[in-house]
Amino acid sequence: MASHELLPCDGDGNCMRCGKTPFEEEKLVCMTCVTPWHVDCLQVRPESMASARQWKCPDCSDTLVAGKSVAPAVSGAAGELIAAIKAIEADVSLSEQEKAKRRQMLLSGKSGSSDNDDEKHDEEEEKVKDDNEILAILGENMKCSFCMQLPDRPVTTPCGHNFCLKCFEKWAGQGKKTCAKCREHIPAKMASQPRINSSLVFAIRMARSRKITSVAAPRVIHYVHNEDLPDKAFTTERAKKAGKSNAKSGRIFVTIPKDHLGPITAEYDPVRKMGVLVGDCWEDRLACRQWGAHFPHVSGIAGQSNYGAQSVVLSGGYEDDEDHGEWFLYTGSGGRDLSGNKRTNKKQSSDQTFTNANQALRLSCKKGYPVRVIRSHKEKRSNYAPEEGVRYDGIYRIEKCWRKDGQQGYIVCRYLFVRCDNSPAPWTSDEHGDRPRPLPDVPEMKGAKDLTERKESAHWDFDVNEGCWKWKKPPPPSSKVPTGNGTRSSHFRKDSKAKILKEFSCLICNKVLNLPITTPCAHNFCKTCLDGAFEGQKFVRERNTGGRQLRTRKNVMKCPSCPTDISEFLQTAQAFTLLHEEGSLCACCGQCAYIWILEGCLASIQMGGGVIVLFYDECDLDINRELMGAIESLMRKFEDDEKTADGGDEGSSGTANDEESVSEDAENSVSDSDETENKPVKEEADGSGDKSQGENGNCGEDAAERLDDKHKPETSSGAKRGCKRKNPTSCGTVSAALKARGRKAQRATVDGCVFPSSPLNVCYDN
DNA sequence: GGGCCCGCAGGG
DNA sequence: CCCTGCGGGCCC
Repeated sequence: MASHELLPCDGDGNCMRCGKTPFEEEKLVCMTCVTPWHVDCLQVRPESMASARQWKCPDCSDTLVAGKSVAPAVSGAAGELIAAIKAIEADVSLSEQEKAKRRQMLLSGKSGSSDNDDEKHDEEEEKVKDDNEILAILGENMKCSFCMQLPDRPVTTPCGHNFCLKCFEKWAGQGKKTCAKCREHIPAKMASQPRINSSLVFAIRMARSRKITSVAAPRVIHYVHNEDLPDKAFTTERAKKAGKSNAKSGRIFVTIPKDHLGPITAEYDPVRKMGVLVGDCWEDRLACRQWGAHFPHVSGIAGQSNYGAQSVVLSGGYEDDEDHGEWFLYTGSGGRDLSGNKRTNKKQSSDQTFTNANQALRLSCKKGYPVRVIRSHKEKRSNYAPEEGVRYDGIYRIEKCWRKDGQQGYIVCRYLFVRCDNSPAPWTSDEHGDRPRPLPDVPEMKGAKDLTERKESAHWDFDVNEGCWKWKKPPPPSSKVPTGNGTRSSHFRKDSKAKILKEFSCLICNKVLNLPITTPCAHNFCKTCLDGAFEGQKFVRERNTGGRQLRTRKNVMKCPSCPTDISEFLQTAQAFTLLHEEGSLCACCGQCAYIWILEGCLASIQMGGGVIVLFYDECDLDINRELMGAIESLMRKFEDDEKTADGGDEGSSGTANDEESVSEDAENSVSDSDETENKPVKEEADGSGDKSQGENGNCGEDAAERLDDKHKPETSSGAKRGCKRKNPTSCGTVSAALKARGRKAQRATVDGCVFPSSPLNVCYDN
């Protein structure tokens, strides 16, 4: 950790450790690699002018003895390093193991002092041996071109070459803009903000675990896709704008109480039965919220001033933040002007105090509570942030907190977070979790105001006997009810239910919309009601007068709620209301080998006709899926609320009235679904998702995918209309969707993450 | 990419 | 009920 802090000046002459631009006389140039270093930031400074001239930087001073006699092939530090490595390779007096060890020491910046420590020596040797074997497994291209070892915190250039983060930073820090291996140009973004290549981390970790114990399951980074799950964020009636900017969060999948401290273990996860794992990724904050990792949608700190803090998000909201992976400095909230209906504001306008969320963090510091940490792609200055979305990085503890003058001139609260999780961090190729580590040297802590540190022993601490982090003292009792799995954070009350149901009622039958259709004049009807209203009517009127055929005349068909002529709309819609009693052909395009029953099939089954509507999943144009999704969500909410109120009894069957017929049937369908659990996923993984053999496929994730088409411009209605009407036999969306399925199937296999099918995803065999 | 907007969610 | 908030979508 200490070596991590020793950094030279970058290409612009700024010290990479303190960020300042030292004057020339404050710089020291390494005689070996010619890298400038900021004298003030060195741990050991030369004692005389003479020694300053002979000075070697921390990276060159340890083990470069062998390299001195070799002429560097490449200029700069990397050149020197490569030369040094070549020298090691050429040294016939060294065994392969010793060579590997020297190479590693060369780059890791570790001092030779560990040579005295036999145990460490052996460990080191063992690791090098392991790594060499892993390199043999993974191939030579995997290794860092600087240190010739498996990259530590690997970063990958666009040209596909891998380096240790530190090696790369050093190279880029000297203004090098080409790949050290192939001289390909390195984009400025990569040079200034290299990000850890998590796939490579995974590959190395997997190879390691496979090598060390062939049975050990590799740690998998799980990407959690909420579109595969039953409920997601949705736009409320109140919100003017669609999309997630003003959306209501979807269902909470875990059962932790809102103030739950520490990891979310499998017992709280009825959906995946895995809990939230280090490396779990989500598309955005709302999805992250659904898994309980961090509940607040906007706020960066989750916590209560008299209880402690549950979680924080690093997303670049405060420029004082400083991320070193295993530890980071976090800034408190507040001190900003949020007038004018703002939710955030980059400009500080007053001092922060230890109140509210900041006090919650301070309390967690004092007690040694575990804090869940989320990193967001929006944190652009951190090497450890994910490229996209948000990621759960595990448990940290706040070791110290204080206040200091922030970069904007106002006082900010500061927190030193240090990682203490039993799983390895997403950026390290280590297989084991954290061990207690010495606190990093944080210069700003000296002379800081209101310095707070833990006086008592920590609640969350390392158990030496068990070799893991755990609650050494019981966590504080929760004051909240468990979330998820029924109970909701929603403020829905019984009295608002009737109002909401009315909003979603069919203007013909006055019941809750079933397969809702929205007319061009914006009136909502059940599909069946609308069909019924115009049953037997023709779209055109034949006119025959005494043998002479006149031009047919269009029939005017008024909307049941207003005078608008909706005949054209109906004509289009009717083309899609063909019912197939059974079979494997799409009712729309007639030839798609792949057929899934759309969400509405749940409702159509209870329509009682024994008829199932079959549509290729892109062809069900006329159903207002947005509306249907919202209704589904609401219904589930009501059901769950009622279940909770009734003590989990299936009370709705006894109390059902006309208004709730849809929800009741939906619930029945839910229980049906359990029987088909996992079947879709299995089939996909088998590769039976090939269009040639698809019969009435089990749709797995696809129903949810259909619900989500709002966010998928490529499945625009234009494309779907093309499929339906103009060119039904060469349904372009088929191949696209099949491709999508293929991708999904692959992804499901690769990630090894299998979700049980959700109510909406259920498919019924005919 | 920056600024603005604004529903949601949670704390107090 | 009011205040706060390390979002996300959209417009410029």
